[in-house]
Amino acid sequence: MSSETQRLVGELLVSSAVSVGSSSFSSSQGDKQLLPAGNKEKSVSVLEIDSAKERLNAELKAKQEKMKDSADVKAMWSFREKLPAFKVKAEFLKAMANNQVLVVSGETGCGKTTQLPQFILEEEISSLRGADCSIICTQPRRISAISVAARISSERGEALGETVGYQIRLETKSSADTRLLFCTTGVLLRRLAQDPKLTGVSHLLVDEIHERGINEDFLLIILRDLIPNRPDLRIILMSATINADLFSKYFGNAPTLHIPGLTFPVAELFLEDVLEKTHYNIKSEFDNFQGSSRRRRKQQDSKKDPVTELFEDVDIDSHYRSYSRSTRESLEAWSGSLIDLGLVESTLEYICHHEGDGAILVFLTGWDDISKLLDKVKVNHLLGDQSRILVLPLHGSMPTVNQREIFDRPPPGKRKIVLATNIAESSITIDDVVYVVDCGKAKETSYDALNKLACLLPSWISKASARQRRGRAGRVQPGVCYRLYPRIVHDAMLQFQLPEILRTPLQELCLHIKSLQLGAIGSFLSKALQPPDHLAVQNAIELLKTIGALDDKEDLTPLGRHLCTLHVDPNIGKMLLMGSIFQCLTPALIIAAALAYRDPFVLPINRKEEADEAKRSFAGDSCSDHIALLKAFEGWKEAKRSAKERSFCWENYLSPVTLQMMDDMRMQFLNLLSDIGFVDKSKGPSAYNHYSNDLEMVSAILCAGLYPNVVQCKRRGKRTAFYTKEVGKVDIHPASVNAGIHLFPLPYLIYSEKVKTTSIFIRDSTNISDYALLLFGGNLVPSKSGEGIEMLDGYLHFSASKSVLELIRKLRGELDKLLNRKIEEPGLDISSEGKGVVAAAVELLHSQNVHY
DNA sequence: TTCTTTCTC
Repeated sequence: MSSETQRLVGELLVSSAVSVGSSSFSSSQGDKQLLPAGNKEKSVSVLEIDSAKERLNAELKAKQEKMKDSADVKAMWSFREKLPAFKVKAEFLKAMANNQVLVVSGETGCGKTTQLPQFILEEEISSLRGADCSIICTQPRRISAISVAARISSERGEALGETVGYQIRLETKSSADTRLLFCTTGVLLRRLAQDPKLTGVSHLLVDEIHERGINEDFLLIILRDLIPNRPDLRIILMSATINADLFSKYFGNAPTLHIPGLTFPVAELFLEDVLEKTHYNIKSEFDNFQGSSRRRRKQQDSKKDPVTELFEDVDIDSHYRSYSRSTRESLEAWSGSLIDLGLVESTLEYICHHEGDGAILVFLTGWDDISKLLDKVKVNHLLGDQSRILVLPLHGSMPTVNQREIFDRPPPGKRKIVLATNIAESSITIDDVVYVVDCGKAKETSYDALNKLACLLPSWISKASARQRRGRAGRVQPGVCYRLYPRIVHDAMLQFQLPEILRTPLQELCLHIKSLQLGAIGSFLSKALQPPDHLAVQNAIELLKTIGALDDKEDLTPLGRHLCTLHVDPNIGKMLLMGSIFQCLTPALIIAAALAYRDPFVLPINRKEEADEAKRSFAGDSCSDHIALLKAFEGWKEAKRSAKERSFCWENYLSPVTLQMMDDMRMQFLNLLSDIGFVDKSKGPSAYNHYSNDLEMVSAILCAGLYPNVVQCKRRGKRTAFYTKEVGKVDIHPASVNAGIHLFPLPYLIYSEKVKTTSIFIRDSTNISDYALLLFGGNLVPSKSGEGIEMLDGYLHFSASKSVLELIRKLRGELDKLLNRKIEEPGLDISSEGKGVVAAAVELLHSQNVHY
């Protein structure tokens, strides 16, 4: 750090330290939030406010002092005192008083999340600043916001929602008394739209920033720009130790405070050690080389990763000289490209027979590994008496994900073995784990900006993740971590995972930047910790232009402004608007909720076919995953009315938790549409659902929302092949109701998600006609080659007689005119003037098409 | 022939 910077930072911090705590300097806006708005007008009332505030300050302090004497709080206190965070309390408060930005690093178990916000709260209240104190602490996940708030409330001997509360989407527990609020980062980002300067907030803590989630990275850019305008705001960034420096540098070398961790030691074994213990014999993937003394054959795969490649160059015999011959042979045969489930099983067998009691947590990559290992364990009986083990799968989409069994301690003499994805890395914590088996890989999204393609491929985890996985074994007693990859491979792993902002499509983020008026998208994003690729940003901007949210100058259009208030993916937002305008409101709300949240269909391990069949039966002959979602939801609502919710979900492989969230989100969307004038709730649902049972019209609304995600279905004899503009040939995902359909009644599919895994898959789709595209898709462009109409930069071509084309163009023109008027002036009632045009469109949609 | 994980006034 240059001394000049240091001096400037120091000056900034000193000057800002003055304003905190001195009530005459605290912003008048801060008072607004805590006192009735009427009080601020007259100058006389300033005195009243001051005295009222003084009373409140004293009251809060008295209450806090009183609570400290209660037996419960005292018991909590003795626990709190033992946390490492407690030892740095004075140092922390001092650093915070002297610096506007502070980075706190600490390992799991140090108590930073529960103690630091609490220290601030206690300090502010006991210094008679409780009235003006408003602390916000962001969490990346909903569950942690709730559980941390609950924990602190009980440490203070209060009910949740009094001084300490939380706010997550559609769920708030707070009151006028709340001085410390835990919220998800997403909630804070939305709040910034109303309140760009975080008025009235005295302290902001941003937790888990080392995870490098897109929301946290986004928030950090905003905060760095906000600091000069809010000198009285204190910002505390909380990170794991491993990359705290990065954040300190980003904030002009902000001081860093380190808190040591408090977890039990976890011994670490790498593949070479595991092989010595288990004597497992790794067989080469290339059978013809088995037993041969020849050097391992290098993988032919062009996509081989640098980590695996590195190990191929290691001279096994010399590097592992001290290891047994069988271990060296196994290492010789080892290839990092596939997970060896035999090795996993053998490791589990070793733990069961040679290690003490305690649950085992196995990190695998996904559904397939988990399912196969589960089968293997059941068939092979290597782990001893089946009655003495309890093997549980843990995957975000498996129906077991919410089962208590995973958290409960098993009965004595029974060993719990959890086979998990990286959901168990930070989202789900199983306390009694003593042994971790780490395969070293995880499925990870990446974004291929050249092909505008999201990818989901297994790859080596980072050292940071490896450390996090290991830590899962040391929560209740010392543990052991079995790494199923060599130490050399571990040493070659990346320090951290690539930040999410570099791995995801950016349209939602770009819209959010425009919505918060943070300047030009490109220049704003260039200020990020790690700015995303220019092409990725351009793709997002292009998409926003294509759907009509941004104009040529990258300014928000009227449509774009509406999409900002809906805070969903812009395509889904457009679906909502179109559904409300074209009388398909209820289906649009439900389908949008499912797409914005998650698929309510679960993925059971043993009843996959039954689950697929249930989904197919909801779809009927619609050729639409979206209709299946809609019907499943409607069925659930119906079952709920007759109190048969549980059996309905069970029989149809649906997640009640997800359906409930969809129901809540549906209501939120309705309220937002009402806020921006697209729906008048007093008119009742029937005023917006005239075409809700019309499959063609609902499909057309899906098309309007999901465009330009179009697939062309091309007949190839008795089968159909599928193509998209960006990547050419694609496949229908096998879980889609459209998988296995050889001939579709209509020539196009519209989809919301395209992902490259083992192939490029369309995950969800709806079969639509060319009329749907012509009336509700992209702009119509006359073909250069004379007759016909083009769309998607000429990728789609529509031909028909001149008179038909003219009719379509005219109708489309009328529809667009209607739509634009409505979007410019949402309160406008277009039902009578639009009746004729819409009826004509519906008629055309019903006539199907003749060209396919 | 397949299903990492988060999140929104």
